[in-house]
Amino acid sequence: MGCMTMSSAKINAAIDNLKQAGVRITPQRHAILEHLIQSMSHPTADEIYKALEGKFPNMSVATVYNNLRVFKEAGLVKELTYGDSSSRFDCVTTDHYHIICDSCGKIVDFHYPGLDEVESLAESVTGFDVGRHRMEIYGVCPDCKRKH
Amino acid sequence: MGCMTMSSAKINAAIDNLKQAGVRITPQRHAILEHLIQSMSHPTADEIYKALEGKFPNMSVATVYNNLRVFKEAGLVKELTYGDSSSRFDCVTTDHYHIICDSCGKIVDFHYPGLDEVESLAESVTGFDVGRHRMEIYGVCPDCKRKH
DNA sequence: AGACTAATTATAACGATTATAAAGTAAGAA
DNA sequence: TTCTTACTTTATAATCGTTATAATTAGTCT
Repeated sequence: MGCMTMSSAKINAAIDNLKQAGVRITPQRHAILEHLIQSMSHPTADEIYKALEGKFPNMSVATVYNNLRVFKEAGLVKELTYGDSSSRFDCVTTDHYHIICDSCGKIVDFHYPGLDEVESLAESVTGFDVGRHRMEIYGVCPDCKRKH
Repeated sequence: MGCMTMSSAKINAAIDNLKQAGVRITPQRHAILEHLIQSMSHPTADEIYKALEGKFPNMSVATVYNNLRVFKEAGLVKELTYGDSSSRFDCVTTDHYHIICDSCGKIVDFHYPGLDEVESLAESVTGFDVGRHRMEIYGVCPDCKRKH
């Protein structure tokens, strides 16, 4: 089973999901979704826009933003907001955290068993109803370490 | 020992810190620092700007941004970047996390014993040299719960 | 006081994102 | 099929937070 096949399956699942939510699958939407699923990175809206301008020379940035919002609302995509200027977008598959390189900006997925106890402690201490949490870890990636 | 006294002590400590780093204490810097320390919230640059325009009618927004950067570089202030449009600024006292109300945006400090094991697991799994991490918890605050 | 450096101000520029309006495209009913 | 309607894309302008620039002001040092 090659990579292509796995991506295709994911894309088809995502498209079925959208269709059931009553969202039309336009060529632009298909391409944005495909790019998000196939690229292992966590691209910005502008990176998606530039990656697809070969295939869609007339596509507007607004289309990218609009459809990322559509995908977010359908629960297919998460928006990642770090300190830097622009948001990154990540296909929702399984829950995971991110570790980010301070030197080159690379983002790597990383799994960690649930921090439920943090949430429950927060609930009891603050009186909030806790819904979710986010965590990022920062450091220097192996590639950047080597370059020193 | 009143609140005023504690705030004053913190401000004096911060000012000593800056002086030792060779930073001049201008009236604007004093006021921005004072506002950051005394306000229990985590204000945006614009909120600070507006809060001080009574005292400093001619102060420029650039002054607020410049000095927040100076304070950050001195290690006195942390910049908090959440999903929303503008950064918030937090006086560094002791390490803590934040819990944020999804409904009204209120930010409450909350302590939790170190998640060192997350950092070390991340190191061994990804090969990064880990330096730090951030975590935020999201939910609905008691005030907003009551209003339903 | 005079000279040098740093800080503030006013303003313009920038970049990411969103809003608007016009034109295009698909889907369903007659 | 054709009409109608709603949705989508496009091009463009607007918005907003933040940063850069240049001129002015204020401190500091001798």
